[in-house]
Formats: sequence, structure tokens, C-alpha cells
Amino acid sequence: MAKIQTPQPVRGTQDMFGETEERFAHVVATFERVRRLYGFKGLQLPVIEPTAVFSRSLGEATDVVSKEMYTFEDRGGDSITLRPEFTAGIARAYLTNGWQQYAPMKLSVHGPLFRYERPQKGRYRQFHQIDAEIIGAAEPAADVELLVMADQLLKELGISDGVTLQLNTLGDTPSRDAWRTALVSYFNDHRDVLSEDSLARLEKNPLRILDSKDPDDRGVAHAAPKIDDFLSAEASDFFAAVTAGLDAAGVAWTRNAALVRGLDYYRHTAFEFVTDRLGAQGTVLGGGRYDGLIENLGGPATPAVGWAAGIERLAMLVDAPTLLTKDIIAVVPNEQAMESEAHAIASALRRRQLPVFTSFKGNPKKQSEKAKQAGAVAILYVRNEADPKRRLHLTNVTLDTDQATPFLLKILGMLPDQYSELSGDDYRA
RNA sequence: GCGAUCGUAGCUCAGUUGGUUAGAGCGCUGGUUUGUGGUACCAGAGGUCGGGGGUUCGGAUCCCCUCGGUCGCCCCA
Repeated sequence: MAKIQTPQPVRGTQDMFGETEERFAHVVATFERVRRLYGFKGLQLPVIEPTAVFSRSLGEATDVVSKEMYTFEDRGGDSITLRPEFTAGIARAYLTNGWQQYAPMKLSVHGPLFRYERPQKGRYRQFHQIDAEIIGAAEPAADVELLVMADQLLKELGISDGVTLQLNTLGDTPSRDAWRTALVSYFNDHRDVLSEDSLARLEKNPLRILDSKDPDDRGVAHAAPKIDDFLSAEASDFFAAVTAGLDAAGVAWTRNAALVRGLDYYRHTAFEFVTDRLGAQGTVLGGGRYDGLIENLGGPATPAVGWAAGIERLAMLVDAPTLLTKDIIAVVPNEQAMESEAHAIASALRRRQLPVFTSFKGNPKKQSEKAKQAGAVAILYVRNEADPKRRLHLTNVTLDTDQATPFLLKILGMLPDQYSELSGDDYRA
């Protein structure tokens, strides 16, 4: 009989467990806490959307739309896409639910996203982001609040040290278009020195040449026309208001005039929190203002700002969590006959909110070893004694001597009434 | 899509210029010892050497193809 081949996981997906999972959960929990501090409402959105949601809003020519989307036809013949980002889906929900009535809206989401790319460090085909958006606010104060929140989040995660906020403005639509035209003409005059990649960018996304990694491009890119020379008075004032707001809030930032965003819909503020600790994937959180997006989806002109951050990338930067469950104890029956009583005691303690480790099998010694591996601070042995008062014994494993007695009394207080006494000893000394 | 690199037991890895029955540690199972102190010892199970093809008397080892992991380019969080 042929051996059954175990199916392998889909490339670029991950099974998170143990420390990896704890780091991930810690990032999400911290985000959920911080976004509430700023009054952002939570959202749960579909993972699948009509393909047009993304193709119309991100720009047909972008890599995401042209070659990275998981798109398929469903049984009814409709073109469906697994979301490659949050913003477009949020904009769609805003329009189809009539949320204009709530504007301005502060929204947050987190969950899986899908992009068909070659996996590498900090990059997966199914990856996860946290995301915050303010829709329907044209004021620079909205940009500032989002950035202050991002800054606080990174600080609370304890990863702000190696991370810097890089800030730029892309101007309003007239400014951006004028700048873009100037860039195309400038780079066309310097085709001879541009790298092969950048020649392709010149056709598709000339702004991208500015942050090219190719040494050949750096010189020309550095001398390229600056957005500042094309900013309208309004765009200039807007950016000044944003930077003034950040300064007032005590958020550190650096200007990066070469910072551009990959997707078409960005205007005005563009920003990235960048680190050098993640190999090729330096951006840990990125976003900006996208005043044109909602119009692209057939809605009214609606100003909006937002950012997203890769949970996996944040999780890799977080210090190894020392958040192993505190005060977990193990309940071990001294012999087979005491097994059901031991489990009853374990359940009683758990109902009183105490984390309890139990084994399904093994002699007392094996169970004790397992308990220690699981991080139990103490082991409660259930002995085969006729007198309930003599039946329980607590052995301290890792508690300090001065903590041991209060802990024993705490456990005694949690036990069912028939156990009025609890002996104890300490093997640490 | 392109490039580099790796792929031997559940895990981390040895395996010398190609040479009999492919090894270790940890983990797992059973047992002995012990004072229920992350003890020590004994025994055991577990491997299509990623897959396919080729060269050879003989391939884990050399060659080709393929699949997968990792890292980089592109792009992006």
C-alpha cells in the first residue's frame, strides 16, 4: 500500500506556536489597548472582496495589483480577491454601509492579508497587519494623532529605540503631478546612468527611483528635483502643521525627501517607521494620507489618513516575552487511585481562576517532571490518606522562601471546604 | 520573476579522498536507582539520507532535473 503523503503547508504561510505565537499575541493585545486609548473603533471585515475593490484603488500598474494578488473566480463566476491590504476594503465598507453619517470615523482592524510574493525574512504570503485609519477628516491634526498613536504603540511595545520615524509630503494632487512631471523629465535626461531596474521604474513608477538601493542610482536620485520646490502654498502649510503637531506632542521625526509610497492613492503626508534590525525589510509601520481613494471607488471626495504595521515584523523586534503564566501550579495524584480526586481539585482551583497544570498519565515522578518543565511554581500532591486533612501536600518548586507560606495559604483558601489543612515543604533550600 | 545557499531520526546536527548492518545529543517509550530536590544508569522504538534520473562494481557523498526551506533583488508592512 502506498504511503500517504502528508500535505505540505502553502508556501509563505506559517504555523505560529510557542514563543512566536506569544510575541504575535502580545503585539495584537498592545495594539488593541492603545487604539482604545485614542478612541478608535474596532472593525471586522471580510478577507475576500470583489477584485475591483483593489484594482481600482491601488492602481492597475502597481506590483500588488498586476502580479501579487490571490485572485480567483468563485462558483458564480465573480472575480474574488483575497485582500492584499486593509485600506481599500475599509473604504469599500465605508461606502457600502453609508458610514458617511459617522464621519469623521476613527477605525482600527487587524488580521491576515495575502500577497503572492517570494517569502523572505519578515515577509510572507499570508501575513498580518494592524491598521488604523481616520476617514472624513481633512485636518492635519488627524495625521498628527495617528502618528502620535503609532509612536506610543511602538514605545509600549518597547521597540522604539532602534526605530525612527521618517516623514515626507507628496503634496496635493497639483503639486504631486508637477513634481512627477519634473522627475520624469529629469531622469529621462540621465537615462545613461540609471540602473536597469530604475529604467523600468521610469515607465511605471518614477517616484520609486528616489529610494533605489542601487549605488548607480544614488547620485542622480540625490540631485533630482525636490518636492519642496513644487508644493502649493496649501500643501506647504499642511505639512508645516503636521510637523508642528508632532513637535508639540514630543514625537521625534526626520525628514526624508526621498520617501515615497508604493501605491497610487497617497497624497500629502507619507511616513514610515524604519529599523535596520530586520534585514531587507526595514519598514515596520507605514502609511499616509489618501484623499483620492474613496473617489476612485465611486464615492464622494473624502479625505482620509491611515497606517498599517506588519505584526510579524513588530513581533520580531519585541523582546522575548517573559509572560509565561504566573503562579501556575500542578496537581499530581500520588497514586492511580487518587487520579479522579486530583482532577476534581484541579477543576476547583481553575474555577477560582488559578492556572493549573495536569498530566493525563504517568507515575507521580514523571508527572512532577512534566510539571516543572511546564513552569509550575509549586506541586500539589494528592495522597491516599483516609483523613481529608492529611490528604494534600504542597511542594514549593521555584518560589522564594518568603513567598512560599503566603502562597500556600492562598491555595488553601481556594480549596474546597473538606480540605481544611494543607502541609507543605520546600525543596529549594 | 531573478540570484545565492541549504535539505541525513520528532528536534539540533556528525558522517573523513564514493566502500560492509548510516551515528550522536536532546526528545519519546519501558525499566532500575533515588529522599516526589529539572538525579544517575540500563534497554528500546524511530531514518524512502527531500524526490526523480544519471555516472560507477558500489552514491548520504559526484553530475543533471525537480520540490521545499532560508537569505537577498524586485516590491512591500
